[in-house]
Amino acid sequence: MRKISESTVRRLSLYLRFLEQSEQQGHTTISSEELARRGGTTSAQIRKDLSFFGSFGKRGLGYSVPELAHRIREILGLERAYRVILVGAGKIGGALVHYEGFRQRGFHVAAIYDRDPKKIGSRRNGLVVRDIKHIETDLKKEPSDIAIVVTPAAAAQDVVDRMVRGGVKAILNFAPVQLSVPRDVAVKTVNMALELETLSYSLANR
Amino acid sequence: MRKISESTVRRLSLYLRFLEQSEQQGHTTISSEELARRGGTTSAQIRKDLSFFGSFGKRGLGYSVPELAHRIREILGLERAYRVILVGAGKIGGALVHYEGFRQRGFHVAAIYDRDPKKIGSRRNGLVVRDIKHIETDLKKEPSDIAIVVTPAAAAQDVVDRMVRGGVKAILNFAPVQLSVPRDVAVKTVNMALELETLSYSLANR
DNA sequence: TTCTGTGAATAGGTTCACAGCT
DNA sequence: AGCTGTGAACCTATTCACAGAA
Repeated sequence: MRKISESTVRRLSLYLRFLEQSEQQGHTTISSEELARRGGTTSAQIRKDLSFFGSFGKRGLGYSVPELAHRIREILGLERAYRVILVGAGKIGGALVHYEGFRQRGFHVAAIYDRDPKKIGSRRNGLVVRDIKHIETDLKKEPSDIAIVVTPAAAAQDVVDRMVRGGVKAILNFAPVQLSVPRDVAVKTVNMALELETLSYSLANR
Repeated sequence: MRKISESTVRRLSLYLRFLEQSEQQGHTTISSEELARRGGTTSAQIRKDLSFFGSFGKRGLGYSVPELAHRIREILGLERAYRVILVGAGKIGGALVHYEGFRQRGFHVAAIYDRDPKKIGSRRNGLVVRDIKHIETDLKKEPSDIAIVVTPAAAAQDVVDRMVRGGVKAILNFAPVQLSVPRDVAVKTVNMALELETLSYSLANR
């Protein structure tokens, strides 16, 4: 398949959200124009994004809401559920175990790890926190494609190495470090302080 | 000033992190090549990014680490501290009040709000959770440029309207909704489920 | 007639390559 | 000699505009 840009993929996720809303509101059909209005983009952008994957609409009519939602779920790989492991049982890790947004989308946190003996054995949302030294062997028994890293920066790379050895293929990283992984592992880093800095930039330069 | 792209601003934040690391390691000077190596980018990219704001290096020598760090902090508006308010005292809100990454960068969470009577009056990191109905009047007394929204999707727009009336000029939004704000207010939305979806896309399309 | 799908045009961002300072 | 600063070349993404299907 032709290389698709990250921005296109992100927009598809957004379109899917709006389609699901439209579906709940009982709409069966939607035009690229209407979808664009909700998503703060343009109709041409939407049609172009979709065109990379096929032609899902009917000329003169628009798109079938449930069908387009289905096709986008297919494209994004959301027709299946994912077993996700989470490393870091601190404040943010503990919060993410409960995060509804993940589960609604089929991402199920199935295990949580930490290095701190005081946390190991305690519970988070019904899950017992396990020692990170078990990550690799646990993964061999119960594989998981996706992992979320919520450790301090200094611990992240070690944890990631263990995961990679265990066969994890995608990592959502909240630790403020540049992780190094084999080329076939996808990493998405979310740096919350950096997001605030872009805001501070916009305050300082107006 | 000429329009600077978001990607340039984000990279500046990254450069700043690497510069601070270099500084701690005792380096006084650094070349764009070396900085590029750490940041996973190219030296040309770095020189181009910096060139939008001035010329901070010495030909044949490189950049003075502390000086360049200072200039980038200036550009990003990080030479001052920010008073930040946080709305949503749920799991994630509660976690973010403690988040060291914010404070290290000069973002101080100074107040936390919620709508839930069971949470109002309780404490998070020493701060008493206040009723969101006070946001506007509180802001009139103690202004704040930046707010973080960690409410459920349905509550976010109302909260944002209050903030905007209170004079907030930049919003970091964790609620999975498209917020509408006046043009002079900057919004940065972080959608964690969407980040996972880009990973699921990369798993599904390999 | 309406609205999609898509080449062509435009805009924007990145990389190249080299002149010029130290 | 070494490394920056930057115009020019290149590449990628978005927007335009219209032919064609319903």
